[in-house]
Amino acid sequence: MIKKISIGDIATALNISKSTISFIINGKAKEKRISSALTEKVLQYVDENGYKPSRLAQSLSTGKTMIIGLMVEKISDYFFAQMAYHIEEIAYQNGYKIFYCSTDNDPDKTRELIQLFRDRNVDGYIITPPAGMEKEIQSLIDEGSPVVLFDRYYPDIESSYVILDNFQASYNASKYLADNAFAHIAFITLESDQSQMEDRKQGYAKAMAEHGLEVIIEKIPYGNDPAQTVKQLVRFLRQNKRVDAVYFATNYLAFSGVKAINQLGYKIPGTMAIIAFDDHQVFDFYEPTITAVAQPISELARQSIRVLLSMLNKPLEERAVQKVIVPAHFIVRNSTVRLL
Amino acid sequence: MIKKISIGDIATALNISKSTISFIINGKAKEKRISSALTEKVLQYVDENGYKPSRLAQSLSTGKTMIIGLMVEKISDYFFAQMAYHIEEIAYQNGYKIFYCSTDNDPDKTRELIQLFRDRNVDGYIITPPAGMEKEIQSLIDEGSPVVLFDRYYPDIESSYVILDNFQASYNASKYLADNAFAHIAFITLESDQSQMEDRKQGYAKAMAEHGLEVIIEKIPYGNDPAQTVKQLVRFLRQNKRVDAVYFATNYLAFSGVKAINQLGYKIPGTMAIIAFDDHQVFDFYEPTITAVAQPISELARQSIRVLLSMLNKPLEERAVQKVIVPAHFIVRNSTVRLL
DNA sequence: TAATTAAACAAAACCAGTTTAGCAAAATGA
DNA sequence: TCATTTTGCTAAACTGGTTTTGTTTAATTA
Repeated sequence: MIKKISIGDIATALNISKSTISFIINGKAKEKRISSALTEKVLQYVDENGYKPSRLAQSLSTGKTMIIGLMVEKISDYFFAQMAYHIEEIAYQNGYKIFYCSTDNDPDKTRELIQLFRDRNVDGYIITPPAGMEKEIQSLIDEGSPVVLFDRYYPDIESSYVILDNFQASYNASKYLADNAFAHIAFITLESDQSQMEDRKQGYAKAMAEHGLEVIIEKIPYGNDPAQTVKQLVRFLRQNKRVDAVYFATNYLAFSGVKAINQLGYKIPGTMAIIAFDDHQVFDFYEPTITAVAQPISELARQSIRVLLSMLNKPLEERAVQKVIVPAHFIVRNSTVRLL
Repeated sequence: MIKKISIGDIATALNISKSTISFIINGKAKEKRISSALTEKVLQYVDENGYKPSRLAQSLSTGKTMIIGLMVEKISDYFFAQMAYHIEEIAYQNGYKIFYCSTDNDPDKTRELIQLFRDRNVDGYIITPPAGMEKEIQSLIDEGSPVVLFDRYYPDIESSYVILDNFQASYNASKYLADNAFAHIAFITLESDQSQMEDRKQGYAKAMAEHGLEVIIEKIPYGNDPAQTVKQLVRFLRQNKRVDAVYFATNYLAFSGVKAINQLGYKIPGTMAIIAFDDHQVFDFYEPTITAVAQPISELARQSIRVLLSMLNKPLEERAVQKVIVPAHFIVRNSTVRLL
């Protein structure tokens, strides 16, 4: 059980003051006119004894923890996990550590987590906010904490955010189906009032309107058990026999959808074309491969952390609200092939 | 920008000493003989002004951060993400926060991360260790830090750990294939000297030996690109035409394997039976559904955090090394059906 | 009634740093 | 040669808590 050595220990050992050591360690030796002889001596001692300043004490006195709080919807979700992964990497390069956690889209849990981050004195926040957190987010901003919303945003709050161009991406995907002569295109989405889900719906609706096609929307309760979802979709497809293409608003809805379609004995492609919003590894190896709207994850991550870092590096007054909208990729695979 | 109120501010406001306030807040009012009148007054003030002690200051003076460092191989991996999720939940219930990160199985990165956790003064560690970290882990233990290894362990180190019974689970899966009259059972694994991979190989080998079957092992380089893996497996299966069952040592190897098998035009089941070690959501919805060895994730998580908490709650001398081995579940699905 | 004990709180040390203000000695300038 | 500036460093205050030790007053006890 080796006790860690403190700045005070060094001061005693070398018979100099703590402040001198602090200056030297923080590279302010010249600025503070410490002789190079003493500077050398201290640095050597530090090196030999493996001294590392206590981050706790540093944080307490500087008020900075060099920690960024990252709140995603669900860290076990591929999309969010990848986001976290990329954000973390860039954060590290800038000396920041990431504290991350899942909101599960639960307002109460989110409130607790925000409080927790606040308690832990994180320097900044990147948040995928559940619906209805406007007040909490606003109060974070009011406190002077740098906040970047991500994946979704609140139209009524003047905050920085980084989101996908959900509307355009969804419009493109829907239009693709319509252009390929699918005539009854259903949109399967969640019962959710999150901004990104609303945008996806609007994109779909616009494409349908432009092509004079019927709007067919089925909503799945949020947080539904996959088996339940399959049942609901089987029922839906039975009652809507004319549907020849299904566009799913999330990738896991597509998973359940594929299962439902298989259960009904429909063929993809052939009887039914499908598109999923938000690409997934599996879409590329499943038979048939599944056409998807892909979110450029690393780009979204890069933008999010870039915006946050730019806020962290500026004093409160100079911080500008930054709103970033990133375009999606549309990946055409076999599930939307028109069989003649 | 509301400035946070400190214990000193309260002391000044109520004209009493900091220590009195500290005692009251920490529920030691009676023990420290603070009058109930004053106790009331302080608690009310605290409540009205929303005072929360600074965790930083608390940590600095108590030496405890109430943070657990959780290092997994890859947080975007379903298995680890779920583990993290469950561990986090129980940790929270016990007042602990989780700091988590991915090692990517990279020894250098892991070293850095351990250093980082150390710097951040985490109270305890749950680690999925890459091969060759014995020295670092040992030095953590020597420092008196509670450490629980998880998913794999070092035979040469006296540390607590929680692992799956890889040997038995792998033996059972292999035996299942042999019992069902598959005659040429290949084992696809990673070039890795991690304990869990070795155990899986041994389990397979034992079952083959007992049934007098040939041991056919193909090793994929660790961290291989999926496309590369598919190529290698196609080559392997071409050269081993008699193989009628493939047992994959990880779920992502199975993904590539399925793709390779499809490319060769083999049918699952029929031409080829497959089993994957480590279940995956997709195995249940893929056609055919895929037989798998399932790790009881929540049980593994529960055990890991339980062991760590029991160490955290005991003084150094009373801490016992705990070694937990959890049995796996074998989930039979369609990929191992014998077609007559 | 004096000595002892208990009650109720305060003071101060401590955790491990950062930062501001300041001081003595040496160097420079008039 | 004396005032001024520069050099090189230190002391002390501060961050916001916890914990040990001290002190005063009131209540018991002998």
